[in-house]
Amino acid sequence: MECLTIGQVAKRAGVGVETLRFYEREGLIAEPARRPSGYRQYPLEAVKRVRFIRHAKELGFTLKEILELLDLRVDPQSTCADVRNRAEHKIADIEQRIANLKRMKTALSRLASRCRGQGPTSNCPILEELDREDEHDA
Amino acid sequence: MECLTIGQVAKRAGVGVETLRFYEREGLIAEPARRPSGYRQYPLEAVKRVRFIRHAKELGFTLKEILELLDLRVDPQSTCADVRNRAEHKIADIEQRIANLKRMKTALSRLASRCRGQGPTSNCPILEELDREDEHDA
DNA sequence: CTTGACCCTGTAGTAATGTACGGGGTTCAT
DNA sequence: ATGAACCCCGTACATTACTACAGGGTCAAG
Repeated sequence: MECLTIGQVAKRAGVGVETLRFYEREGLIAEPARRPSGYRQYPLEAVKRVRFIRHAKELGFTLKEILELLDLRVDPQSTCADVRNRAEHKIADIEQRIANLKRMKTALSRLASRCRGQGPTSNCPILEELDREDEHDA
Repeated sequence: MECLTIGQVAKRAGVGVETLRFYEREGLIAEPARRPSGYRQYPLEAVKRVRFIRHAKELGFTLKEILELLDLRVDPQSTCADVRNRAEHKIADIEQRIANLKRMKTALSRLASRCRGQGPTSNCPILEELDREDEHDA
């Protein structure tokens, strides 16, 4: 069977060599076999696993969550519904973050629209607003 | 003139004492005068400054950016337009982050909708998709 | 056989924002 | 004058996800 060096896996999976060693330490990928020299020998599937990790990261999962997803896959007790659950939680999480950013954006746009962009900073409505006392605060 | 201890400033500004010392180290707030005992003595304005920082943080500015805003305020060369510029950049930045999250959410929703939530993980379409080879990748 | 590209380990550093801890002094009210 | 509550400093830790050494073996081509 063909084996890959860490550099080959890294290249095919689109990550750095150091990242692979890091993932190994974190338990995201299994410790591979070694050659007598100590060089890591990866099976071809290793590339798939790293790509899985990359894809999941692109979807917003943290490495910790990805580890859980990977564990679900090998646990015979777990079901497809478990996976969908994770996905739905993550969607809710993302929605929260979007809502939060939208609030910021709205507040900031409101401030920016009040500033005509002229004169010194001393009477800039944006800075003034940031200075304002809080009325509705904990 | 009235002076405040670090704890009083912290309470009024709604942050922790450690946070104030951290902000001082980071140059966000000036080193205050000291009593003979070494206790920090803050003027009342210190509370305003910390609130400014808090508000700006809530709007999505990083501490580094907030430091720049605070510096703009004291620089007589800088104008209101400079401030508005920062605000607009930050708005664009937030929009980017929102767009990114939306992409994730869409992709994830698409995956979740294809999973009927039944059966073992072994043929879960979500996991399968994450395993897929990339066709349109660098 | 040499040379350059690659691999090894272990440790430390990065960015951002704090939070916690240990081992002390100080203040103020009683 | 004593005890609780507060303050000091310096350092280390937490989180996330790597990235960068230093100091050394190994592999493959010419």
